[in-house]
Amino acid sequence: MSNIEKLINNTNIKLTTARVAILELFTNASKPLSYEDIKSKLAMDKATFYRNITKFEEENLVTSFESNDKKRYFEIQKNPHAHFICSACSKIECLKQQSIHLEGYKIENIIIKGLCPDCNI
Amino acid sequence: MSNIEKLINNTNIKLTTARVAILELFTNASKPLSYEDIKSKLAMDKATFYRNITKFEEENLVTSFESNDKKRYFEIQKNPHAHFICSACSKIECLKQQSIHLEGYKIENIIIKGLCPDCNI
DNA sequence: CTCTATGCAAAAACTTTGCAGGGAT
DNA sequence: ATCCCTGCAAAGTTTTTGCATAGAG
Repeated sequence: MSNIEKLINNTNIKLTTARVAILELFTNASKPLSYEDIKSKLAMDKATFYRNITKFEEENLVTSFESNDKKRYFEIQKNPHAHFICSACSKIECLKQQSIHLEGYKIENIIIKGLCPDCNI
Repeated sequence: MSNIEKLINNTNIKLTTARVAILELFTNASKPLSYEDIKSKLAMDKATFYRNITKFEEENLVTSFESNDKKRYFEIQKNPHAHFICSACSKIECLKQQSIHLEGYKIENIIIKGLCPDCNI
């Protein structure tokens, strides 16, 4: 059984080919992916994609955030790190985890908006 | 001339009653507001609101971010600070500016997602 | 066999655009 | 007088839901 299959079997949701396919894409991606990124690579209905994403988030396998291009971006919940979104070019970069501690809170994701070096001129 | 009127006159956009009304609401608000928050208080068409928001962001009077309730939230660009969005209850809190420095970047906004103390049980 | 997942189509929610009329300088 | 702004209606985009069929355990 592959690592991804184990990941799913450790949850309360069923192991299906659609779910394995989504998690494989996320595992191999170097950055967060939107549904638009996914649909070119996976012949899967959007309803299936979004319903599975909801399940993944409930099971804490995946995190997401909204970018300023109005899309949600998803990624595997491992090696938590911060994200930079450029408000000029909408590029998304992964940053090393910024050490933020908030007493009593559980931090799942950090999104920093601003101008990337290319646009900050 | 009020402070808000001066603010607008320092930009390249015209001083209109709609624009003053929006900025007054943001000035008096203790937290970021969505269009839904605005429309109950302002008899203004959504097209006007969104077109003005676009201008405000171009003029750096206003910043925005997307929450996990699928709405954009807006606020006056002053006293920059971070925001916490609870992924369980969607509550938005303003936090004191977290000291993040990224060489070469311009940081405009920081959004931290996770569980607030009420939901982190 | 039973319960959950999937695909299709339609709906929902938020935001943007076209166009004609109104307001600011 | 000119150019920008506004409201209304319609369209656009992303995400969600209903329902019948297919698939997993």
